[in-house]
Amino acid sequence: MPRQPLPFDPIEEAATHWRHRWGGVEAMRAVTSLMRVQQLVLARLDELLRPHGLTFARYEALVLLSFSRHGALPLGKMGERLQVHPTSVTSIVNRLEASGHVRRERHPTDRRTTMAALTESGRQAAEAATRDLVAGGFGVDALDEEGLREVTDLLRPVRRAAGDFT
Amino acid sequence: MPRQPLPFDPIEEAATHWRHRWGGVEAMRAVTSLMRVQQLVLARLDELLRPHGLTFARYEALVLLSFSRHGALPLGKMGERLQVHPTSVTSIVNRLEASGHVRRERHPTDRRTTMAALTESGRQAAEAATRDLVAGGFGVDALDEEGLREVTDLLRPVRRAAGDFT
DNA sequence: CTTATGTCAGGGTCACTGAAATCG
DNA sequence: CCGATTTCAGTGCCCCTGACATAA
Repeated sequence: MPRQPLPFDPIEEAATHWRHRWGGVEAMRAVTSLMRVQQLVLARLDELLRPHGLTFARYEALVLLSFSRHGALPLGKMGERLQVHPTSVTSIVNRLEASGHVRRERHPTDRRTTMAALTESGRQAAEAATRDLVAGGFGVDALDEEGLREVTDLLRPVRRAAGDFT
Repeated sequence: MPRQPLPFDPIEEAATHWRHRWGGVEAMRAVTSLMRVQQLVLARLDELLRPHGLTFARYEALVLLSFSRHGALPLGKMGERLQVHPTSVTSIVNRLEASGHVRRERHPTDRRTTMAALTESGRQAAEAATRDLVAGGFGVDALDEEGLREVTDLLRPVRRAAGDFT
């Protein structure tokens, strides 16, 4: 299943063809790299999370809740912070609830809104999963601390330009 | 749907919580950034490709074929170069064939293997789609040429470590 | 009344597993 | 017989649209 390494970098190979015909080579190289690395990292994260019965999306939800003041948030707030579609929040909370990691509770004042509340099981799952992710270097142990910081800093303008934050 | 920008960077916000409890903050920031930017860029690419009836995966397949010597490749070779699962290649070629952008042909000597051959329609679609992608800056026009190069170079070790190439 | 919140139904893409058929 | 190549059936995940009920 782990495919045999190619004797050349396929993105550089594509770039030489590309240059002859089209513009924007640097953007094409960067975007193709981004897509491929995201795929590799996500596969590794899912592998590390599988023993915990979590996907990365569900793990992110657990961590968000564990960071919140009372371990509970309205579903809408979660979608806003996790940048996922409202219907995806419903689905994610459904699965977490089925695993017993989260409980749906009523909002104290606004009866429209549902709160997702972390259970003890959910808190433990977040802790255990995080230990494994950190131990596994988040799938990016090919980079050192300096490289990781550069990646974060380089990509920040893209998030800002897309309107994620001001 | 374009959500209101947050008054703070949500990843930095998460990092401060994270630091108090767990290690590997830099990896967590980098990976979260990577995931979010990939999501943003892919959404933009799909938007640019939608008028052409293409997804990014199908577009990549068309470009690969247009770079090949005879505009045709065995499906297995395509999966190897595009780094996608064999069954996904079948699916992608199915859709491209339904759109008339690709034709299935027999391999001249090995009767097990199927070739995907670019049609004239497919060649035109690749050209037109590429024009739009380049004009749209591939969704990363927030970065200059130097920044794009740095992204590509920074991420290369991750691809190599995962065994993409030697 | 208008707006906000969450849910459900349904469709689309893609990844993967497991099995099968074909052929070298 | 073994291995390579492709395909199919089925599952899971996540995204999105549209519609709806409920309540501010």
